[in-house]
Amino acid sequence: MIACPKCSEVGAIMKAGYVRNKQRYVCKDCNYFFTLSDPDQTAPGKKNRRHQTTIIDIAKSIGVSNSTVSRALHGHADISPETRQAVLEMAAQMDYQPNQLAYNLVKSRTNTIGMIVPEFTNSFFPNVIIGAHEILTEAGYNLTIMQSNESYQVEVSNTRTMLANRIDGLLISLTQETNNYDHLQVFEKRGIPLVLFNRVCDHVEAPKVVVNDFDAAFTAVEHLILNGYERIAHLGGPLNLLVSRERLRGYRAAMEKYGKRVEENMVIQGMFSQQKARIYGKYLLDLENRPDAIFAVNDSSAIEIMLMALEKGIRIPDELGVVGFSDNPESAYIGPGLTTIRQPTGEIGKTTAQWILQLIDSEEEVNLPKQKVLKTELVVRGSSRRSKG
Amino acid sequence: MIACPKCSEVGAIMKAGYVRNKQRYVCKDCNYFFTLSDPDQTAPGKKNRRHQTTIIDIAKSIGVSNSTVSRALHGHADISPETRQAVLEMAAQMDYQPNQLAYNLVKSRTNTIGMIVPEFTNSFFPNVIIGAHEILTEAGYNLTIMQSNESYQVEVSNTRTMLANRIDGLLISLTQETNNYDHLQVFEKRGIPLVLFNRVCDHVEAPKVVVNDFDAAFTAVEHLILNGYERIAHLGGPLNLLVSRERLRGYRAAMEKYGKRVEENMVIQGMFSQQKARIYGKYLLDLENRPDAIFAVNDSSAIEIMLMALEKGIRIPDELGVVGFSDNPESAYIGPGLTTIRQPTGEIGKTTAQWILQLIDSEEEVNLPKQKVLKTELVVRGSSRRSKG
DNA sequence: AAAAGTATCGGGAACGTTTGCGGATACGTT
DNA sequence: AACGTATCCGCAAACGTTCCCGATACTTTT
Repeated sequence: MIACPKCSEVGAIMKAGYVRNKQRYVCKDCNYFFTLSDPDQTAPGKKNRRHQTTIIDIAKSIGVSNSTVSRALHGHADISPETRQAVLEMAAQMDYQPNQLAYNLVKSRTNTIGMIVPEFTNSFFPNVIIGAHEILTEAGYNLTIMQSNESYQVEVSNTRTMLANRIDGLLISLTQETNNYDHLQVFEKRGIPLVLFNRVCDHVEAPKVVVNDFDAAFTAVEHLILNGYERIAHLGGPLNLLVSRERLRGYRAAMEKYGKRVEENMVIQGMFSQQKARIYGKYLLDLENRPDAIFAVNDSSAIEIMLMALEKGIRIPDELGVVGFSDNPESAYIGPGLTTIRQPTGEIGKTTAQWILQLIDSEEEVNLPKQKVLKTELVVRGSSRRSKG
Repeated sequence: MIACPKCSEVGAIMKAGYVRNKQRYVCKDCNYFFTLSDPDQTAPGKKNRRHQTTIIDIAKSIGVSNSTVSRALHGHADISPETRQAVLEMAAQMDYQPNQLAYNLVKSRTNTIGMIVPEFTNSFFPNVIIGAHEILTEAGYNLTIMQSNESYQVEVSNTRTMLANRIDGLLISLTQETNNYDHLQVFEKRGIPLVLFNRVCDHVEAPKVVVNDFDAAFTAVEHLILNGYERIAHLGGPLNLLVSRERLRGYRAAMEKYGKRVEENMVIQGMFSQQKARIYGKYLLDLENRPDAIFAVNDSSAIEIMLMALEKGIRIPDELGVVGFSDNPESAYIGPGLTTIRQPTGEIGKTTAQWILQLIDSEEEVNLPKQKVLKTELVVRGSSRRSKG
């Protein structure tokens, strides 16, 4: 027979439906509803899960309160040297590791900066990461890196995750697909600092770290012109990205300055991908009146074109001049070396990181969103150095 | 006059010192000590800090309990369609973002995998990251990446941070300095899954993902021998790393098989750094009886040596054969292409990630620590293809 | 109509910290 | 005695979730 847990009555117990597939009873005497707990649940396994020592464990061990332990561990005042010593010793002995999750929850901060980059394959972003990483670790921050893989969808999903994980700030370089910026506006609304770098956009009120793309492109094209190239093609990036537009502007400005006609069928704006580079490269080289030089938006595209030209027996730099952008490691080694624009990758990372730290420290101060422009450098190698004439 | 907050007595109140610069009183009647709370503290500024909408806010807005909201948001049963709908709508309207920190705390899991790599500069680790990233995101996990910068101290610090942040599993490739493994044992003790890759070690009971370094080295050296090289030097990595030892073994085995004498002054074990490579390279090339081929532990060292040789006017591959390891991007493009060992970097990442997911799912099952060995491939290029004779 | 079953919801503990505020004691000074 | 000061420590409320137990109202069966 079943006894009522409340009035201990035995006779007046009746079934009263099910709850979560367990029989439910009611005692008609005291009108108390109840279910029977599984006896196999009361097995000796007290705490099945591996227990991590907590502040409370330490407190119990040496007979103080957990506030005291917390304060002792953090070197607060109001704790006697003896108590502090005892706490520290016990913590070491019990192999205490603080639970950052609990800390984060109560402090509403994570000491973590998020970083979203579109890709890892080129050397550019890894180098930016190294720079940012150095500054952030120095300041006691962690860096969580995600890659959007050049996909807008993934980028949005990444920002959501970052948001849910309550990062203290976000560093982001946009994908080539990104046209909508709602997912970034959220950070403004939430008051979470945000810094864009390299692949930036307008329409979002946040600091931006970029390089002087216009000048760089201008210099590159000017360099080609001064080396006697006339009909210079441009293989650019997607136009929704500011970098692409700036580089295009630089290209046009240089052409105009030196009175070169821009042949619009030799200006192509494409996606950043090896496959696309190959397609556009083939198109350019197969033109019946093909260009005598190409300024490409990045080194991998430039190299792709160089290889195709060499295959076709087109001599570089004599018959075709090539300039890339970014100075990838392989660019120095390919024969003839690829002339390119070196970007201060480490500096970009450092600057971005420093800026977000400032924003975090400046406690809601209304920092006018500004833009930092870092300087690039033209690295002249064989691919564009034509013996004059 | 001041009244006792406890007995409301007015006459028996006396001053009783200060606490935190505030006047303290005692009621002689009930012996109750107290201070007066500042009236200016009750200012209208309710919540100064920016408030993120929580589950509780939603609950209040539509008049249900937070348990209901939680269940509705997670698509649990026991919630009527109408309520669920109302909750979802209100959540969207209030722009609710779940607080992952609170979730993590209560669930004791973070859905985050940590990854510690020694460096970013070579293309190897970025590619491994790409592979691991793909698997992990697919499985709904985040990836937090840290770099130890080839420093043991930083590596230890990184593991501590990972531990404090309660990652669900760790993927790690050791630094070249790492000789002590206590910081990894902690993960075993805590029951946190751990997988080592590439730079692995013995002395730690965890799965390891490596490549067939011995075979690869053997094949590389054999290839040199078959191309007519006789006196082959080896520029290896630090011997505390298993990779270095395996590659050295492979080198020796190949030399022995073909009856070539290993000249011990031409076997150098150094650190992974460009500077060291330059020093050792100079040493090797300046030997009065210099080697006619070099098998290097990685491509950057190999390339460094190639450049030095070219400067000295040593012809490659005729006077000096060179084989590297890893197939960096630049290796395909340098002078005569660099013969090297291609590692399945993406596969390494994927395998490592898959394994840690298995460990997490397998709930404390005693998986015997095993080792997975992935296959490499010899990529023959110009630096070792000598016209026989 | 009583008994049994179903569907839907709420209360509240737990997760491990931090921290504001008050309590207790000890000792010195009027 | 009465009061002042300093030092050290504890209580308990957050932080935002999840989830175990129920509780309530209604429908269906006996």
